[in-house]
This record gives sequence, structure tokens and C-alpha cells, in this order.
Amino acid sequence: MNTFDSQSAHALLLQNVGRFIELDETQQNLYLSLFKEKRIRRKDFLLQPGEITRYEYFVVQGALKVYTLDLHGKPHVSMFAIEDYWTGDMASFLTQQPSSYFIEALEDTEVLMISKENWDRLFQIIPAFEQFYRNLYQRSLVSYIQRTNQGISLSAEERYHIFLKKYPFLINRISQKDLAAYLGVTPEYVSMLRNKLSKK
Amino acid sequence: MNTFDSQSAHALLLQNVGRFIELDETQQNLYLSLFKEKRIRRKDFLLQPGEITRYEYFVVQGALKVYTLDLHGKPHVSMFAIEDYWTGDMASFLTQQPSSYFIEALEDTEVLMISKENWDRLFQIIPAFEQFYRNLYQRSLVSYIQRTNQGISLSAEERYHIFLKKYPFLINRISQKDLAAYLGVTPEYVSMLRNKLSKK
DNA sequence: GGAAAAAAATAAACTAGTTTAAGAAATTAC
DNA sequence: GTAATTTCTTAAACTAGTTTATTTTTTTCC
Repeated sequence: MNTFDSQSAHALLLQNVGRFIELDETQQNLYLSLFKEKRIRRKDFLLQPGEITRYEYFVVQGALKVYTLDLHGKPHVSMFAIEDYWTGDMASFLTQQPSSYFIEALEDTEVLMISKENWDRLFQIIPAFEQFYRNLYQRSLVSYIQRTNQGISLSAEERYHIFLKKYPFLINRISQKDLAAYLGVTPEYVSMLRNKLSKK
Repeated sequence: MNTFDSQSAHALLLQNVGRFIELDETQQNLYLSLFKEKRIRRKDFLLQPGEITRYEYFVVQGALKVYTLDLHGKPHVSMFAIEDYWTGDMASFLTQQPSSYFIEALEDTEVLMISKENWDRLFQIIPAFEQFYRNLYQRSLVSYIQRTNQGISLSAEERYHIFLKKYPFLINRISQKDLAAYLGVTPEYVSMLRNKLSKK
């Protein structure tokens, strides 16, 4: 695992925010100063059930999976996050109630993390960030709603095809087991689907 | 259908907001002035797919169901709203993109509705409302996430029992068909579940 | 670089929930 | 108040996805 490259991490974060709002150099430096850096190794956790999450995470390098265990102990993956993605447990972050999610590194991973207090500080100094933040939030809410609707209205096979189309860059980085836990089926069934698809 | 009783509608709305923030009389009157009244008859719609929703709705009297049709044309109910409930299509309201939901009255229904512009006006004049609004929002997000997790991890039978326990007051007001569309199963299956339960 | 562990494939028996269809009960509408 | 429509029940055949178990392939780790 390499050392954390602050410079390129910061460049990625600024590029991310730059897609929504324009900042001068002073503002950029303020923004960057509000984040902490963190590195975690493959199979380690950023968050575990029962913990109250204080941060939102921006992935600089690596890959994370966010998942919960159901009553039967089976994992359900709610999202994968790679470079340039924001992640976290919105419900626990917002309500400051214990999380029911694991956030686990699939590879050695580097994140930049920011607390609620630092967001609030930022909003006071640079109000334009409220717009950025609301946008971030709304987009994740909307994609959450869409994913839920897919889970409701599509078969596992249809969801598998949509995943392949929408996230082709993820397939090489996640296991079939984790993909199954994301699609909501057994790994055996994914195996069968993949096999069926390759025969066409 | 009775005439809209503005006075008790307003009383209910003030009682609702009063559970979160304290307002003096001037503030109460400002708040009330930002709502429009609307009555719709059973089987009529507050919103239909393709429309961009401009309002959020507070139910004063009656009952609504919020649902969408899947690719096979089957309805999936995402929520029921009765007196003292807020409802709407958050995704369309936020993004100003066409909705994919129906909001249909199950009974003759009276609502108070407020636009995004009026919320913004309110935030400027009485900042305490930002807190109330964020709270409203966060609560609905959290319950949305919980419901999704239930759909993922519980059997239809378990979801049926949870529904009975959590919303006993709704059972007499909705059809078995709509309950089935909420639980994500066929009406026939709900019929079987009910029968099975009553034999215990 | 090879042993141990984890992941993936295959296949057969199984189950939760669907589909179809037909009759009984309850609501609605004039 | 009764005819028409909708809702609910029951039951049997069916299907998408699960479970279990065994084998093969890939990855991990010292």
C-alpha cells in the first residue's frame, strides 16, 4: 500500500466540487482544510453496525462496499463506491442514531472525510456550498429511489443486465458474491445468469 | 362531500408544525398564508406520471395512496397518507423532472399544499423553519430507507405482520388489493396470509 | 512457488409467491 | 332497492429464485 498522495487526493476532490460550483483559490484551500485523510486496508471497515457515523466519505483511491445483514444473516449490498464517489450512511449521519451498515474496503482504500460540523462551518463561510451539498444529497436520494423501484419492478436477470450496462467499470473490481448481494440473489443464481448470457 | 373547513384544517396544520417548533401568532399566520387548499374526490388524482409536481401536500381529511406502475403494468404502492401526514413525490419535487407516480384519493380528500417557492420564502423570513423542513425530510428519508430494507430482508408474511402492527388504523381504510400492492405481493396471496393468520 | 483458503460452477431437490380461473361477498351507482 | 361492478376467497398448476452438496478454478498468503 502506497503512502497517501495528498496532492492528487486534493486535486480529485477539487475536480469533483468544480463540476458544480466555481471556487477561487482561498475558497479551495478552506474546503480542503476541512477534510481529514484516512487509509484503510482491504477487509477493514470504515463503519460497522451500532456505531454512529460522524463523517461522509469521498473515495480518492480504492473501492468500498456498503452493506447490511438481514435477519437471516445474509448480506445486502446497498452500494459500491470507487474513486470520485461520495459514500457513507446518510440515515445515521443525519439522525446521529446507530448505523446498521458495514462500510468495508474491497481494496486498500484512501478516503477524505468530512464531519457535519465542518459542513456547517463551510455553509456559513461560503453559502454556495449549501447548493452543492443539497445537490449531492438530492442526487443520492434520487438514485436510491430509482434503485428501489428497480428492485420492485424488475427480475433479477433484468437487474443484472442493467448493472452490466450502467457500471461496466465495476465488474472487474467486485466479486460475484458481492454482485449477488447487490442484486439481491444468491451467488449461484448469478453464476447461472452469467452462464446463460455467455451462451447467447 | 362536505365543504372544506378552513379553520380546522389550519388548526391541524399548526398542531403538526407545533410539535417541532414554537411560533407566535404572526408567524403562524404567515405559515398558513403560504398554503393553498385543495379538495379531490375519491379516485381522482393529485399527481400522475409525466407531470412535474410543484407542491408538497399535507392531508387534512381523507386518504391518499402513492403508487407507480412497473414494466408489467402492476401497481406498487409506496405509501398511504391520511390526516396529519405529509406526502408528495420528493424526487420530482426536488429535481423538477417528470414524476413516475400516481397520487390518488382513496376517499374524498382535503389537502393543504405548498410550493417550493413558498418554502424558500418562509426560510428567509423565519429561519427556524429550515430546521423543521430538514427534519420532515430526514424523517421521510429514514422511513424510506427502513421500508426498503424491510422489502429486502423480510418475507411477505413478516412484512404483513409488521404492517398490521405499525398501521392498525389503516387496515379499515384501504382495500386488500392496495395492501397487496404495498406489500409487493398479489391480492390472492394476502388473502391466503389473512386466512392463515385467522386460523391460528 | 506451493499449500491453504476463498470463490465460482454445476446440478438436483425444494419453496415462496404467482397465475389462472371460477364462485361468493361486498360496494357502488342509478 | 336492485343490477352492475368490484373485491375477496379458494384451489391447483406453475415459475423464479433458493438450498444444499460436490467439484473445479482462482486468489491469498507466508
